[in-house]
Amino acid sequence: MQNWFIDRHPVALPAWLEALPEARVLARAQAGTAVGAGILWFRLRAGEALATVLPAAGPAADQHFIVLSDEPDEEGVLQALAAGAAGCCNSYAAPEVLRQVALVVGNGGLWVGQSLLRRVMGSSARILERQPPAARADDWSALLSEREVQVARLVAGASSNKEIARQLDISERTVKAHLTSVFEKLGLRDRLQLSLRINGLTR
Amino acid sequence: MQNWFIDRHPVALPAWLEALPEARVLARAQAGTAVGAGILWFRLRAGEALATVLPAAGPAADQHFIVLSDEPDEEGVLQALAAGAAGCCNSYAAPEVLRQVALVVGNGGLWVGQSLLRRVMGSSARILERQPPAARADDWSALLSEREVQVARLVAGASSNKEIARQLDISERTVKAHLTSVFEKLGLRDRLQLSLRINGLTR
DNA sequence: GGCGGTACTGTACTTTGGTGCAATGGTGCA
DNA sequence: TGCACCATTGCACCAAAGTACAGTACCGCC
Repeated sequence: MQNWFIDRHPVALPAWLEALPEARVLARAQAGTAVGAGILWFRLRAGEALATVLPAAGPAADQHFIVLSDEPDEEGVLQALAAGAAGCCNSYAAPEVLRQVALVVGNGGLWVGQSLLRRVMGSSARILERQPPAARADDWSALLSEREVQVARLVAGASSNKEIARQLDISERTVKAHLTSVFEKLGLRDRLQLSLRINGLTR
Repeated sequence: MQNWFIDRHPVALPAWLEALPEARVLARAQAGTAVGAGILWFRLRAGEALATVLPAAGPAADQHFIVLSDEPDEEGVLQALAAGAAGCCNSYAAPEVLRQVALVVGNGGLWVGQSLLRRVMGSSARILERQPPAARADDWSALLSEREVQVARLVAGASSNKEIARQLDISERTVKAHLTSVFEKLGLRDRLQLSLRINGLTR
């Protein structure tokens, strides 16, 4: 996994290269064109706005963003994550920490650091409370048996009957039986309608 | 890193053990005493309160918590993280996903899954709404011809090939031809995966 | 003029999805 | 002890989805 450090000038802090010697270092001006797949570490210096250091396009499918903040705070972390970053950590973090961040993010995880986590979650929870209760419309699952719900969920994720049978360790015929029952109970025609219903795209 | 699956009864879903054959499986009653260092996967069944499955004490220094939720939703994820969990993923996730989650969490990261992340962030910050819709939402259509896009959109709405043929006034065979081309261009297997992609539920 | 992409269609075929009928066994309830 | 519901499975069957191979036709481009 290639790492790219992107700062105002193409200069890396010593700890960065100690952590990831193979990384390349770019100036922001080059970042639009010269960067390929991998992990992109954007340094956010004190007082800078996030929008000025992140590219407008957002990450490509084969890229992850990490924000290296000189002054990390909870609001900045939320903004970074909202802008598509997979993590946010201190610019002056130790090399071992940076390596760990790279490992986690490279595998699709999030990294916000332990000390920031509590504060971030605290403010997220507060924001959530002000939002409408989200109306968990789970009336579909209420109509189904436990096993039917399991099968339905797997269908909603685009699994085939054969895959579902293997996952639940039952025969394909039984999967079909459950599905027939699900269709009948919910008044649906096939697995695609079921998927839309479960994923909340139809009433 | 030892993994422990903790459910109402000491029974694991097949995918769990396929992902982590070395894991041990415990009932909740045993979880207080029998669990050592490593990653603790707590299954949260539909309708259960988080507090009933997580131990009151919280994780020890050498432990990480993961919540395996039968019905993952944004509020539950936030609650789980606030309660000390390092991640929250679907109980029915594929083995490869579970392995990745274990890797990330074992290295101190967070895991909430990509689709959940979007929703959580959507609740946490409005910033997201200004950003992605054009970027990611339309990249699938960019790869397709005009006719293929028409067919794909109808498929995403759960129309059958016959219905699509009637709507577009072409033969069912032509619908299939377009779809075969769409699957090939987007690297998808069938119409259900296509529907999820178009409806923005998969990357 | 050839080449590649698109649109369209046919025949034939395999695979997957879904139903009907039948059966076994378990659970919970009146 | 029945009855209803659930989970499971087999066999047979039909329909829908999807693929392989082939063919016609239009368009823009070098």
